[in-house]
Order: sequence, then C-alpha cells, then structure tokens
Amino acid sequence: MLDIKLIREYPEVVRAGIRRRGDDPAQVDALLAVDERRRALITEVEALKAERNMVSKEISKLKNPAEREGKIAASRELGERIAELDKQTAEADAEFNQMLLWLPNLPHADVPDGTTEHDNIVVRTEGQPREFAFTPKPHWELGEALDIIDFERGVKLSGSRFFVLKGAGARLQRALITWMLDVHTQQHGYREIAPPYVVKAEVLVGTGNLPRFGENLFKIEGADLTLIPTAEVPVTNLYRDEILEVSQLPIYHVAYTPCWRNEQMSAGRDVRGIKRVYQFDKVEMVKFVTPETSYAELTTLIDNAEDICKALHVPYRLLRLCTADLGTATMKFDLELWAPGVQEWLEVSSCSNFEAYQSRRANLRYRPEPGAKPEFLHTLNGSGLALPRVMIAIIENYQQADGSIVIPEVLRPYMGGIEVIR
RNA sequence: GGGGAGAUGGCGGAGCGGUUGAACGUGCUCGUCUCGAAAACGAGUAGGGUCUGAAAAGCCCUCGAGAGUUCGAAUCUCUCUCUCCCCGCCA
Repeated sequence: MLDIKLIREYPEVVRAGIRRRGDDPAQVDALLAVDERRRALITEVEALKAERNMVSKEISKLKNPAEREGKIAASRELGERIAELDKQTAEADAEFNQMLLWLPNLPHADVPDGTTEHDNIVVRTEGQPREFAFTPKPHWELGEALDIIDFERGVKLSGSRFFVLKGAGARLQRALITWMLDVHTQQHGYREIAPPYVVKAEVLVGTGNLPRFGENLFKIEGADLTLIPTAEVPVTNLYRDEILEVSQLPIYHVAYTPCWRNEQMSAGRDVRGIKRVYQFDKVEMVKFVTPETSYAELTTLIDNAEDICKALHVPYRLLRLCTADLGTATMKFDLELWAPGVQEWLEVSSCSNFEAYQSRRANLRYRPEPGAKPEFLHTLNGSGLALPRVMIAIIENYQQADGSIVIPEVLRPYMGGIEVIR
C-alpha cells in the first residue's frame, strides 16, 4: 500500500499516478475523506481517554468514600462515551484500511504510458530463431506423440487445463527445476527456500493478491488457507512483522514451488497445450533490499533471469511493461521465449520492483543504522523461470524432423544420460 | 484426537486489580577509567498512532489475538491461536 502521509501531503501526485495506470483517481478523495473523519474521532476519543486515566489515578488516591463515589460516577460516564466513540473509530478504521489496501501502486516515472499490453516496449531481442527444414510442430503434438505429456488423463483426474507429465517429460521438468535452482544458488547468490504451498489470507494481503485479485485464487474448503499462486507470496512474507538489521540486507531468496491459478478466462482461449493451466511449476527469485538500491537490484534480477534464457539457447526478448500492465509493481519487465511450433512469444518471467508497496502491507522493516527508527524495505521478485512455458520452448525449439527432442546441453547432466527424447 | 503446562521488552525472568510500559538479570550503545582491552562505575536502550509547520515535548494504544467483568485489567472471566510435555494415530 501507499504511504498515507504521501497521500495526504501530495494527493495530486497520487491521483496522477493512479490515472496513468488507468485506475480511478477519485478513490484518493474518498480515502482522504475517511481519513479525516477517522482522525477527528481519534483526537476526540483520545482526549476522553486521557481524562479518564487522570480520574482513575485520582480515585486510587482518594480515601473519602463520598468523594470516591463521585469520581467513580464521572469515570463511568466517560467510559460510556469512550465506548461509543471507540466503536465509531473502529468502523472508520476498517473502512480506511480497506480503501488503502485497495489503492494500486504508483508507476515509476520511467514507465511508458499505455492502455493495453500492446503498448509494452521491446527493449531487445536476443538469439536468432532457428531455421527449420520442416514445419515445426506445436508442443502438444510432439508431447503426445512421445507420450511425455498426457492431456486426456490430466483432464480425467482434475478437469480441463490440467495435464500429466510422463517419463522423460517429467524428468525434463525436474531437471529444469534443479538446474535453475543450482544456477541461482551457486552463481547468483540466492538462498534456497522451500515454503508452504498454502497460506493464510493475511499473507496474500501482504503481497497484494488480496483484497483486489482474489478471484484467481484456489481456496481450500474447510480451512482458512489458500493455495499459493506463486512462491512470491510465502517468500515475500517470510520476514513479515520483523525488523531486520541493515547488515542483513540485501537478502536474495529463490524458491521452487507449484503455483495454482484459477484463471477466469473465456473457455476457448489457449485451451490447447500447457501454456495456460491451473497448476504449474515455477522457480521464483525474491529480493529484500534497501530503498536506495532497489532499481539497481531490479537490473541484476533481470540479468539473473536472462542468464537462464541464454543458457538454454532459445531466442528471447525483454519487454518493458507499460502503465497498464504493471500489476502491483512500480516497474516491471517481462522475458519471453520464442516458441516456433505455436509461433508466439511466451512470457516466462516477470521481474518487478514493488518499492515499499508490499513491505507496508506485510510490515517488512529494517533499521537503516543501529538505533535508528525502522523503515520499510523494498521488495522485488522475478520468475527464474516459469516451467511449463520453458518446457514448451524447449520442446518446440529442439524438435527434429522425426519428432524427437534434443536435450539442451546445460540440462544433460540433470537428465540421467538422456540426450534425445524419442 | 485425549490429557497437562505455558505465552510478558533483543534474550532470561518477576509481577499485588489502581505512580507497571512494566522489577531484577543479561545483551547492546555511549561515556568515565586504560597505551589498548577486560573489569568496574555512570547514562541510555520497544513498536505504533495522534496533535504541532518541522523538531522537541505531550497525549493515546500495545504484556500471544479477540471479546467480556470493572470507575480502572499484564493481573479476573470466556473464546481462539501458537509453543512445550505425556498418550493415541500416522507419511
């Protein structure tokens, strides 16, 4: 969430930011109205509480029963007014918090304006698409023919948009996870985390998935738990309600988890293949950093994700996302792999800086120097990378005329001797 | 799932219904002493909110969470959460 002091002091700046991302700036004024009402109530009730505390102190010293009774009656009366005002304050507070949690993050000045994803900017494209002597097939044809992706049985078990990996396909996914974790932990300085796959609602509020984006979540029936839509959620919340020493920062974490997303999309869209599914695997990088370093950290985060694309030798491109496509970030970059079978660029990573938007929600703080007041740190995260789409890219880019798939060099040590899936 | 114990400041650990935001110890910071360090001594050391132009000061809230009793709750009652021990079950 945003700093209420910033909103009070520079409402026009906040309105402008919200307008840029296509959201309604009137929310700001509604919020400020509630804030004002809330603060008036606080001032009033606190004055009464101060008075009651004084009277209470007097009562404890009084010996004379008559005097005592008089003070007690006065205090009782104060108590009744306080109870009424406390109730009103709590209501105003709840309303205030709900509105503040609903407000989006503000785009960074360098983010290009835009109204749809078409306004995203291609920063650069790396690698040459391979020349095929035959027409490259989509991954679902190759995967089914090789019996490494089983769509029918996935549907049988769990319904549409679920799939089963088999044999070398399952092995390839496991190899990718292990390899990516190894690269990030051994070469990029991340510490591996294996978090729970279900979390409490407050944890989802921490990352910004709630209250605004709850419709994509799978909630567990009979428990106050939700399946995580990304490892970002548990990992970003790791240090919630803690005050870290500045010497502990930056913290780099990487986590492999399955991700569950109850995508509300039209039934006919992206139904074939494993591009858009309800459950997928992902390796996610999360950074906790000091505010002054967060944009430099975003650059290295992108580099870390890009290293994976490079090592796979699959053409990819880097996109700078426009104001319409930021999610809850202040700035975001996407990495897309080229998939020659389906003839499209596949988003395999989003690298974002959230500044203090998430840390305020999750109460993630650090002490800038020993003895100093705690401040909110900055959080970033980026996929490194999202699995089913990397699988698509490998299967389609490394396919041969006979339908077999060559395993990329970097993955061979992880494939138990398999060099070609046939 | 059954039974028992507990949850207090960075940590340990007191705590009577009314100068307890909290004794005492310890840790940490600063100072004195020292060539320096240790020891000793002295001082300081939670978070949030609100008011004020800012700072300082003040005031309010917070002793796991929530609700209640009371003029007044860390202290009494209830509910929940979590931790520890014993029994049962189990990957």
